[in-house]
Amino acid sequence: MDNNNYYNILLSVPTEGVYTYCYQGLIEIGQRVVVPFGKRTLTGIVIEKTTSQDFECKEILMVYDEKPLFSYTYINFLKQISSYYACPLGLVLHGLISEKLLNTELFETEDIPPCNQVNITLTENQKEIVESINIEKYSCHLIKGITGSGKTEIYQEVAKKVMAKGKQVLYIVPEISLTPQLIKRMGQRLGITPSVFHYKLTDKARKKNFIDFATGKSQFMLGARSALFIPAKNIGLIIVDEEHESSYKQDESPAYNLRDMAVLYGNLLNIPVILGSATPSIESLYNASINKYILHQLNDRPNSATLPEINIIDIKQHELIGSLIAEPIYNELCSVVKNDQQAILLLNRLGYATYLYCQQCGQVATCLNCSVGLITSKSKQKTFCRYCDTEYHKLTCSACGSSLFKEYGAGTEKVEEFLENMFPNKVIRIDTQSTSSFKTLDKNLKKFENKEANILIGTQIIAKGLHFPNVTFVGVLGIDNIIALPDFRAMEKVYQLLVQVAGRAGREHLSGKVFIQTSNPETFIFEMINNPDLEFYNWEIKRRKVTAYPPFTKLARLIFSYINQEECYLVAKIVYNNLKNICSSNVKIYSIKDAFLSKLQNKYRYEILIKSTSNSELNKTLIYAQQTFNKHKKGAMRLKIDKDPYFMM
DNA sequence: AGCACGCCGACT
DNA sequence: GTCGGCGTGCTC
Repeated sequence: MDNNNYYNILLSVPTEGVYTYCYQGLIEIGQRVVVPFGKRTLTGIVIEKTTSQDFECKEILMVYDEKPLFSYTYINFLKQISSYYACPLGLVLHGLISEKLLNTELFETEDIPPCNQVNITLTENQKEIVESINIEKYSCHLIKGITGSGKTEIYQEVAKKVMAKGKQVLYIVPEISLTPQLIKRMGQRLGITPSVFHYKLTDKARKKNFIDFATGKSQFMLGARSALFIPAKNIGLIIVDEEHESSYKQDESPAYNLRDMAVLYGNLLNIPVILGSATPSIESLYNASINKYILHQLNDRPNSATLPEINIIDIKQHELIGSLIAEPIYNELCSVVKNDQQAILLLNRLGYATYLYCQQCGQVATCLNCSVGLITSKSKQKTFCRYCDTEYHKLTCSACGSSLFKEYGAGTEKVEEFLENMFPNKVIRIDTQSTSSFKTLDKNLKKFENKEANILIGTQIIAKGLHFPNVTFVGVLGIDNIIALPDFRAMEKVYQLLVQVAGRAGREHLSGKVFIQTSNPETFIFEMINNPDLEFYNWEIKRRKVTAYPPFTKLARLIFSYINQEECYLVAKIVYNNLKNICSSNVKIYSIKDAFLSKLQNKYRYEILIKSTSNSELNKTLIYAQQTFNKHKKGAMRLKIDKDPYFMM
């Protein structure tokens, strides 16, 4: 007679992830256990009790915790992520909590030091919003307000109310804005030291903060998107700042959108969720319009500074100083430096030269591993691929064998060099090249904040949730690149970028100016910029409806990749034909095309776009695609399913 | 993800 | 001859 109990254990491995083990004693759902897995010993989560199997089960080695660490709600949350993103449950857990973090022992941690509290007073508008948020049950609030309009104070006030009830608060921001200054400010307003969570923490600190939030020792967690998946003890509020941010979309499976997962989790836990942004996403504004979210508007800046006017500069009408910067922008920079004020220049191009071509035959130099042009870095003395980072020391033309190349195009580094010549020691550059570590980013930000430089040049990284209180002028150089993107969200992205950037100018009693240089000044989007608020939304939502794009339809993308181009296409074709045969009438399968980067790190890539008005029909299609793929795939061939893709390229 | 197995190239 | 390269397959 078999007196074993059988349990399904979820492991943090990139497979289906659920395996059956046996144990003599009883274990509760949500408890962690240690099990043998092949030659390894792993920590897993008990997710179901089951019965004896028709194969020999291995035995659970030990029960890790006295009490369940993961709640039923949490396990349900994982299952819903798995089914929504058509991603195996093991791969879901693997993408959210690594084995290393999952096996964290819940040891006694040091006490969290208190923090001196700074009191804040709310405006009437803010008070009304705070009071309208019922902290006892689920509702999703979208707070729309420009930078400096007082969203943060609302978050803090609601957070205090929730913490006063003994519950925990999770505040999520984009990785880049998680600066020491933000952590400090937040602590002072709340009177407690926040726990933090982001990928740059050391393993030790990450484990400590995980334990503190999981055991309830920490009441307030300030984290990047991964913080949502810490199994908090008693969470009562989730805040997602900058909800429109593209960096909330995870690239690898599960390719989740943090904002959507926060709303889902809040719903499952029956607790309030607050989303905030100066430029909410079209999806969120739409959700507010159909009463899924509750919209709150903060219209004023509390201090007297006015919003800057945005000026469109037609580069055909002006001299380009240094072949880079339109004269009106250059003149503004001169006056900023002369008056010792501060300016930001935005250019979404990395490096020095942004493309190279052969002097003999005109062929553009491309990466041998990726279908993309090479760029150069002058400071690092290299020519390289921005996708695979391969360096090219002796570059020869693939067409004619010549080794003479001409450099074209301007990245942030070239603009920096030019400005540094014009205004010595007045310029700082911030981009992913200059900012390999958190420390250098912080150092450069501090330098600018301390007014050690007048001009900050950077990529979009500087437009994302960073705080520059003294800036009076913003110049945008590379907007034409974004407008030209083959992406149904291009206009939304341009609009958000411009409004965000305008919000960087003219804060704290100084009024500011924003100049945008473009060769397409008649583009419709520019007419929207100076009449903010709902006009753009109304225009864009109409367009989405007519063209049947989200939020009126659901999209998913299949990306096939493999080292052999023909075999990759062949399998994609098989999947495509199968989908065509089985899909229901409200699922549209677009034909196979080269992915935006048709070759990446020596792997050829094909994609199939799928569109549907029905989420469940779309998901059925995705599951079927995965099954068909598994049946026909060769070797290391990969299929990535990207539900609700953010970058359409 | 790991870890083993297995099938080819180049080394004492 | 065998050491080790990584392509392939499996883990209850």
